[in-house]
Amino acid sequence: MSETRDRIITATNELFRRQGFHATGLKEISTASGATIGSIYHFFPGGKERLGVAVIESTGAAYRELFDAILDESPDDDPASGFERFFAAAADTLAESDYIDPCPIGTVAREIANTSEPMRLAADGVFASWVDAARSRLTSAGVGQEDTGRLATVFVAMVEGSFVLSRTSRSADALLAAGRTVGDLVRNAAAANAGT
Amino acid sequence: MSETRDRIITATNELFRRQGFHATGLKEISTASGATIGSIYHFFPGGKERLGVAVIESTGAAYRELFDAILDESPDDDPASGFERFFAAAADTLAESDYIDPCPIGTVAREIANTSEPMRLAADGVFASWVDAARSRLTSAGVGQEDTGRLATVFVAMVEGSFVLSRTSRSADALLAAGRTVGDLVRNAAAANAGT
DNA sequence: GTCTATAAACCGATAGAC
DNA sequence: GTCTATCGGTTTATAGAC
Repeated sequence: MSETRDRIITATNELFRRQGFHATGLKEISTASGATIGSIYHFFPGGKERLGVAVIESTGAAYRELFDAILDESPDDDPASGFERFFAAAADTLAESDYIDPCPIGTVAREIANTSEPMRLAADGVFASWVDAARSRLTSAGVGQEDTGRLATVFVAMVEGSFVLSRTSRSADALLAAGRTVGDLVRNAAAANAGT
Repeated sequence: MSETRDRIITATNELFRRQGFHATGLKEISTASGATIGSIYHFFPGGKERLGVAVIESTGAAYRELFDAILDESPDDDPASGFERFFAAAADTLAESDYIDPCPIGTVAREIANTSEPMRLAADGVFASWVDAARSRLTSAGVGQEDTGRLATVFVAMVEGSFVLSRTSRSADALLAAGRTVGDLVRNAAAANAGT
């Protein structure tokens, strides 16, 4: 689409990752993206809130693709290791980026869940799509239908939760602990179902 | 201690829960607490950052006490159910409060992890103390020493992660899924160790 | 589509009277 | 310990030229 629009979204994404929604000003976005305030309002007539929705949706889609890409690399007989590698990849990204949040959605969601219904709905849609992506992988992995919904939700909660801990402690420990636990959970659920 | 100081901390805590750190102005805190801006700076000479540290520490201690209180109600032969009830209690609080964040620390931590070292360290200390509290309960529950650290970290990550999901979706589902999973994890780890 | 100027409100912080 | 006035800078948003 528009190059300027893309630059605005990319710059805003990075600023949200580092400092969240309310600490990021339009002036700052203008400088970082090389687009003027006028251009921002041209592409996002609803202002900062509308821009926030666009950032949430774009980042949400990108992460869903990344998840699928990582899971695709797993051998068919061991999809649980794909879940584990997702956490390991996040841990690498985090350390390489000076512990900037790998993903702005959780931060922004907590900032605006009670104050902006459009952004809250956008974040809710993204989380639901991630749960969905995880659920189909769990089904392929042989996990019983009665467990896929819960485990998929737990997976997304673990991603968000261990991001907070690892970022705050500036250590990959929480992400790796979460990865190992989720891997075990998936393996055990698949084995339990196979044994039935 | 000082009544005014307490009122400032309580009011700030509630505002942070609803909208986070950067969206909350000192003027708003002044109005909500009934203390003037001058009084805020009298008690917190470091300004908003210092007040943020105090809120994080005070809330962190309160939640640790709540965790211990809930776990104390568990029968000795089933401490895993205490972990599960902690999530159920959080789910009740969330629904009763119109899905305001039960705890401001995760939100604030993500907002300031890269921009305020004093607040980041305060949040890190709180998370570490929660992991510690969980670890001693896991040890009492008979979980092997090689698993207590990882499971305690996973517990705190699950609390933070399912808060985000439940708040964003305005539904208790994620918290309850997390609670059941953590309960199972604790039970299985204790059983595995007993069988060794 | 881009850019500048500007409005009106608010920000955190400080000084100093009481 | 409380309160008010104020500083300099920022905020989101808009109007209108180009």
